[in-house]
Amino acid sequence: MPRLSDSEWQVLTALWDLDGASLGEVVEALRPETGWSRNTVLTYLTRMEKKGLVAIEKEGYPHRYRAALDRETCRARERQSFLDRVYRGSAGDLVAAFLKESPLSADERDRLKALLDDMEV
Amino acid sequence: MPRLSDSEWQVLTALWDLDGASLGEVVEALRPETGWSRNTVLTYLTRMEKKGLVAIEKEGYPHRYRAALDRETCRARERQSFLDRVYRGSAGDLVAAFLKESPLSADERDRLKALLDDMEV
DNA sequence: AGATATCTCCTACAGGTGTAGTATCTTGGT
DNA sequence: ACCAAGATACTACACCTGTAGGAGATATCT
Repeated sequence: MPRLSDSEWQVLTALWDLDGASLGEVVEALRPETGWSRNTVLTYLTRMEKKGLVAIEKEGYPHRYRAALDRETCRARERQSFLDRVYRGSAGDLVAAFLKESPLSADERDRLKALLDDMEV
Repeated sequence: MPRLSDSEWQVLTALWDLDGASLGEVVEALRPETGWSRNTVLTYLTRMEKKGLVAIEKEGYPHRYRAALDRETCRARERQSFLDRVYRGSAGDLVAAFLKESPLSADERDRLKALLDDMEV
């Protein structure tokens, strides 16, 4: 499967936060970020269903829309693609770059250090 | 500017490794990965020039092709977009996810720990 | 039962992307 | 001076993406 576009991520993110929503609810959830018209949202949903990204429950009215893949699965795909494409597979370089430019709280730093220590073994 | 496509990354990566190459050299560099025809490569190069991604030096024959942006600039763009899109800006979560799934050498782990320690202050 | 608000379906259309083919130009070698 | 090999320019075309509009179906309220 090809990478997800920005728009597809926005749709999926809304669906993950909602789970099992009507069109109107999805439109509402997306409005602040995107301002998309109802029909635009519907177009995305139906196109994404064809791609296996969205599941539409067609019993009942209105239909219910949900993401067909969970967030972690999509994130994992995207991580892999990003790592290969941008860092040619070098996770160390990738992580170093994010660390250098991202201000982390002390808690987060401790969590990451703990992770690194666990890899020791 | 919109995100770079996979193909555009492949072209840029070849150009970064070559710097100032003829069409034939670019085609050769890309052949193992992509198998693209000469004309396909030329199409990418000229389209990418229009977008400001490739610089074509047209004095002399054959022309010389090079990336218009350096690798770190492109990586930074892509990191930002990835972080916002996939992790809604949470660098801590992002880094943790990469660490959990990537086997790192002891050297790399030390380097990252040193980075984290430097942030302490 | 009829109006109203939603919802769904079908259609559209411009611009981007993947992937070339053809025709022409330039140059290096004979 | 001419030809072959590589380079460049122009054109093509199908599919994807962003962004809807219009028409008809369905439920809700009175």
